[in-house]
Amino acid sequence: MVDCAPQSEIANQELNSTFMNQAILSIALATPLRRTFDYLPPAGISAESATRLQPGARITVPFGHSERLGILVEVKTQSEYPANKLKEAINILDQTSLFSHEIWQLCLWAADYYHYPLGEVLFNALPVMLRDGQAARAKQQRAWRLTTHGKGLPQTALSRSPSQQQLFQLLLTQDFVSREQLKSAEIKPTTAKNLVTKGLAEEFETPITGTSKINPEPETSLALNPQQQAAITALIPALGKFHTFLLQGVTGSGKTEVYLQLISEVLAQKQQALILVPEIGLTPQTLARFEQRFACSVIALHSGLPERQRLDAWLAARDGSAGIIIGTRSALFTPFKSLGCIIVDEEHDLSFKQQEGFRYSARDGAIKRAQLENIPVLLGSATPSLESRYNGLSKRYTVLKLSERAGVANPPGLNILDVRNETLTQGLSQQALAAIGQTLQRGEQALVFINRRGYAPTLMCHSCGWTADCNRCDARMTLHLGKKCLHCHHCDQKRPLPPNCPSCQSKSLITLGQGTQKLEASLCEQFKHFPVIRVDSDVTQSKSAMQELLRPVHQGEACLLVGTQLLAKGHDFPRLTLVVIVDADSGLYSADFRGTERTAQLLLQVSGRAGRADLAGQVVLQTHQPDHPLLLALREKTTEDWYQQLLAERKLFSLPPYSYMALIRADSTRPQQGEALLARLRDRIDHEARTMGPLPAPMARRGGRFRNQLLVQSENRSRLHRVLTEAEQWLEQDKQARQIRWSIDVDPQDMG
DNA sequence: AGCACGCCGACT
DNA sequence: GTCGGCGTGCTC
Repeated sequence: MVDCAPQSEIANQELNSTFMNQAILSIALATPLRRTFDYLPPAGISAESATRLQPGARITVPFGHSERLGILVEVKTQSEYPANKLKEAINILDQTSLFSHEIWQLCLWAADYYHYPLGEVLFNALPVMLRDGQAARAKQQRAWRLTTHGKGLPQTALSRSPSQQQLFQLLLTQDFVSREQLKSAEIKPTTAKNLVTKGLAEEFETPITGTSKINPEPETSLALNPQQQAAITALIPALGKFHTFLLQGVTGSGKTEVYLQLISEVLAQKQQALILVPEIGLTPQTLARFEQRFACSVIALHSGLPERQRLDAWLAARDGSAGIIIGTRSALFTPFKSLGCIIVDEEHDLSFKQQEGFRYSARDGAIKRAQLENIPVLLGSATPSLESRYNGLSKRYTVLKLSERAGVANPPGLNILDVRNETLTQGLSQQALAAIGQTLQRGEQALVFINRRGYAPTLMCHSCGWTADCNRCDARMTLHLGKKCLHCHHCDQKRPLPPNCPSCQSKSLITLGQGTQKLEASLCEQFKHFPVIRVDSDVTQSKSAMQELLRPVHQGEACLLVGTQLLAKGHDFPRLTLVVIVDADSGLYSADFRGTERTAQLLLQVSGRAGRADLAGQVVLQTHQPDHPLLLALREKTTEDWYQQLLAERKLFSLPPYSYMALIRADSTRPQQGEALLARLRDRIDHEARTMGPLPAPMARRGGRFRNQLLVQSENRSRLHRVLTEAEQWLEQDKQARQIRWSIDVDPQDMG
């Protein structure tokens, strides 16, 4: 090395000179192309000042035939791309990065781990308004202030125009007058304009100051039971360093109180808290509970929020004025001035995994973010995922258990009804109907849970056996009586109800099975004197509809709820004492290896709705499989053992969490195209990792497209990762693949 | 993904 | 004779 010193000096000088003369901007764009694009600095920006541009700033660039918004990833001195083909960037939108160091790292990790284009990931992390090129600042309002000339005027000036003088006086007492203030002082805008014309005042834009309501009288903490106290004792010392905790607490055991007291400590240390909740778990009650407790700004982030408010929340978290952010999946990417802890409530919930496009898990992302921020993360659930249980067993996570139900002495009693050979009335047995009747007579509430919306899942011809099938999916169309149509729940296609059989013209069309609508109709009939409230996504479409609908339930009057899993989460119904599960069978056998785990979670969550406060609850579960191991475990209260058994099975078959999986999906309008592509891909990679397929997806045709998938599996995560990188590169360059829609799903949760 | 270019059917 | 169908190819 010593001998070469002179040469390397020359090389260094050359490098330096190029460094001084050239700056290449490496820019990520929201495109499926998995690479960044190189640009020259915009005209008028020297190479030297370009080197001071911050990665994470937005820059507009010419791309193809149009202008696009990109994010600066790196300032380089050299480009792989031919220098004469490089274009100049257009406009630099941000002087500073829109990403904190930690979120930038989180995005890099996610793009890598989920094999998704970096540009798409970065744009995904931003509020839509910033993706659209708007300024990262609070909403501006028009206002007026005095010019120096105006300030020099004596107080008594303008006496000839009373209105102008009124405004002038006002401007002398405060820095500026906003349009709103002008209105409330009943001064006409023309008056302000006249002052401007006279050169006394000027118009300008100023941010609307945050008016987020802060609770002046926060409630005090509740007393903790010994288990809650033990959880808090473990959590508080962990603040300020990375660690994952799993809070496993049965419904009603007071998980929320643990969250609240942890957050209280975080706020006391002048830090902020992030709470992630499932998509439909964020109820106004949950939010209210946080607002009542803390004297800081609590901001909710959910899908129904206007974009302006999302940006405001983003800004408030970033500048530290928001103490607590409660949000769904995408809130993971909210920047914080000083984040103290992350809580993931109902961590097992499927909605934390995005099922489209950028298929990330917000729960796993939260753990990664906590590691990057060097703070603790708390996963909470009554029914933790097997992955989290496994991490608890292997001591990667610290498990905190809450097994006592606060207030209520007894958990709900479970009555497993063997309905084989029973006469069912619209799917309900005599015993179930009797239990509902008794509950209502006592002035209490009952919930009938059925996992099918609509009137009936099948329309059939009694004469020839024709069924109403969707012509774009491998599925039956569901009959909706209200809208008088057939509706496919998989591709959203709607068709009018045929007056007679399209095949044999017979008039005897009959319905098979039942959905929420049919059940609602039949229950209305049988329990005439009580309100029957149906809750499914058909009636919840309008935003506030759910709250409006549930009002009688919260008021505590005797009523009957009929609904889908929409009702399983988040709600607290104090006078609900009976839960009837119409059909537990469909979930007991499933093509997906996670089927029984999911069913167990659902059954436990739904059952958890029964009996809170001072009323004992009861669960009636109808089944044709009374001896199924899961149902036996639920009855014998040995679900923990059953989970252990499930884990043992996963180990035996080398399934997650004992191995790592990815699903490569391909769908096309022609039947064999996707399959052929995946077969070629398999032949390239199957010597490096175990593959299965290509197989048709559980619903092979959906929305007129043929869906195929290739399962890639390995006990070694980095090997799986390497194989996926190879697959990704191959798919990107392959000519056939460009005509086919393909995607990579790392850690798939739903094999459909 | 967009977006343009490019070569074959039913219309003013 | 055109308007427009979506196949193919490219984007620093």
